Amino acid sequence: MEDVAARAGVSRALVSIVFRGAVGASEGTRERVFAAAADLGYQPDRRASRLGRTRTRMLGVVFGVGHAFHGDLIDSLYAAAAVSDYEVVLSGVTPRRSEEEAVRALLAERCEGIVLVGSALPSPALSELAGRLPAVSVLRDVRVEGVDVVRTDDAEGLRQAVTHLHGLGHRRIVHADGGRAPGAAQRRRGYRSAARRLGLPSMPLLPGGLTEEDGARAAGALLRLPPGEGPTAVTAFNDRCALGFLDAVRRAGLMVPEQLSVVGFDDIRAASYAHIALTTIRQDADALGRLAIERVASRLDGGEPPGSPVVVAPALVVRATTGAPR
Amino acid sequence: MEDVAARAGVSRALVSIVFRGAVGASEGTRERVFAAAADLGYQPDRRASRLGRTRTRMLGVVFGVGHAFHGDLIDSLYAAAAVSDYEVVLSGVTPRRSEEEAVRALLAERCEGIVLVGSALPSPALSELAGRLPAVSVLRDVRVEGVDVVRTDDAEGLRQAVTHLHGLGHRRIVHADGGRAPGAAQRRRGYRSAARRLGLPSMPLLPGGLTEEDGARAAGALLRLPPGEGPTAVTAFNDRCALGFLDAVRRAGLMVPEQLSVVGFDDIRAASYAHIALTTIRQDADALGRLAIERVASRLDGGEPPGSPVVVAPALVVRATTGAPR
DNA sequence: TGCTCGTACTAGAGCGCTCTAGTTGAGGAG
DNA sequence: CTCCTCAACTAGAGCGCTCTAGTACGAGCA
Repeated sequence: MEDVAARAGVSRALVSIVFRGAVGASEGTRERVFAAAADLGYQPDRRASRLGRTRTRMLGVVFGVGHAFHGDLIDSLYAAAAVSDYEVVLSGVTPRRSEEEAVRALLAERCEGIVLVGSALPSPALSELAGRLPAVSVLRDVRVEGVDVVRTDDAEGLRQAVTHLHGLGHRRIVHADGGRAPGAAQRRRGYRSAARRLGLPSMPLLPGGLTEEDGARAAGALLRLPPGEGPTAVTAFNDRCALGFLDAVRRAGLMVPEQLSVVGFDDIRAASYAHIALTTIRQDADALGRLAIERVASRLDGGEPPGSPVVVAPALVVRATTGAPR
Repeated sequence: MEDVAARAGVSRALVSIVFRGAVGASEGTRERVFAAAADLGYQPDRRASRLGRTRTRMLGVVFGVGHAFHGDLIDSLYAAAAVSDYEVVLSGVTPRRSEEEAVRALLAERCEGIVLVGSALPSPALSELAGRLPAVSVLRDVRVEGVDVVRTDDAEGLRQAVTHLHGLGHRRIVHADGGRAPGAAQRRRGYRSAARRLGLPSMPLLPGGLTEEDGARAAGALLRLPPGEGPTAVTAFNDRCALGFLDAVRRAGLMVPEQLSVVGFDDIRAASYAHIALTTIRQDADALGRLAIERVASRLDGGEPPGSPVVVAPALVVRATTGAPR
């Protein structure tokens, strides 16, 4: 920086002003500074700049690496943070790196706020975290003082799925459950409330889960049901579960959607592939990311207190895995 | 830090020594410092510590968020970096965030080395990057001066796949190609060399790609072949391609492996799911990550020059999608 | 007793920026 | 012509650490 200043014939402070894009430098000087920097291959050091500043303007994001939907969310978070002039720092959770560790790393970096994607952190840990900085949980609905929540209206999503199936003429609709996964309880609830409201017969849940394998297991349970007792339609906890389910029932000889209709949840990219064409409930990754950043930014910049959960509406996407019952 | 020092009755320098785990502090003092820090909720600021240090010991990792196999690699990179006492800084590539941008962010953080996972950077950019810091490309084989390469022996993987199928009695084996994806050219080459060596008839490539959708498209091409001209076995560019392919041919009524055998590449988690049970060529994510870190660490710590490509052996994993031809 | 040596500890100068509190000088008002 | 204003620029004190070059002191030795 010293060198750049010397070469441009100005003080170090001026170089700082120019690179921050702050007011107080003439157009000519700006150009000279940039030219000098280019000649010298100078690039400001972010670490030092953050140290000198009162605010770091860094937002930590904890996410599961390799999770397709988390990827969609990260894309949106990067974009939204740039708009509010914040910087995103990623900290991944992997089989060998716990969420606690991921959070600790972000704290040591002095992030100002933290976004937890699909967090599995226990309430006490969340509560302690929220006491240190603005925290927002995306996807998972937590009821912890100080923790903001941005999530999809999971219950409403399942209501849409059930209503769609009901509209096609289905009456025996079953839900492949997500167990303890984020959103699973709400989806279960949405399924039940819609079934009740529409006067559908109550059916036991199928044991499902987050992955394709869980979906295949749910299919196995369905196939073991006595003939005549089986459902004509299934709502799966999520798309991956639906995909595994579909694969398994088709291989068992069932025709979809002729003999069985299937609805997923998330609308991951694979759901829209032509050969899959899964009818599903779309989660708006873009809105979720944007709202998460807005929430933490407004607490940081506007001093707003944590608010009530922000709920994003899901949308039914009808493709080729649902149809009228035979 | 000042406060902690005061509370423990020592100087700031001592606190630094204790937290760095450096020599020069008595056991009693260590305890007092830690106790004081705990009372005050003090945690050292990484940014400042890195600034003060000559070395930042930070390694940047550029990866595609949401890519399952990249996730496996990240896990391994985190673990390996910890062993060499390096810190991993993630920078994700998403639809809206280019690889160039991801790299730029890492440079501004003053990373000492950079690991590019499945990079698509053009050679000039790679070359310039390598001029600034030790860089290693994982998965993609680049021939750029100064850029280290750690990759799987893709050609050997396909040779194993073809040999396996040949051993089962297949003669008409076709390859669903990966186009310009990292490793695709080598896999094509491995397929061809094995076919030639085993005296198999030459068959045109199927247009495949990285995703399930590409695999389904390849299946469409195969199904359009005149009866009798079709292959009895297919090697897919990767697992996702194989999965899409499988789904499509099965829905067209083909039995796998009775009428058609399929081999994937990568061994992503889904390949091992019971209902999928894909025979595939496993890439050793753990070894790839470890070797990538070793490479950059040895250049940084040992001053070693960039070396020749490190090639990791793949392994055939036989599951249920391959069998003797009808 | 005086000397060296090693351990435990401290002072203070950086690291590469930011930012406050200036200084300078040109232009406009009175 | 003086005074004020404002834009353009500078000096220098931080930010929270690390690290070098010390100091203090007790133990061991001749």
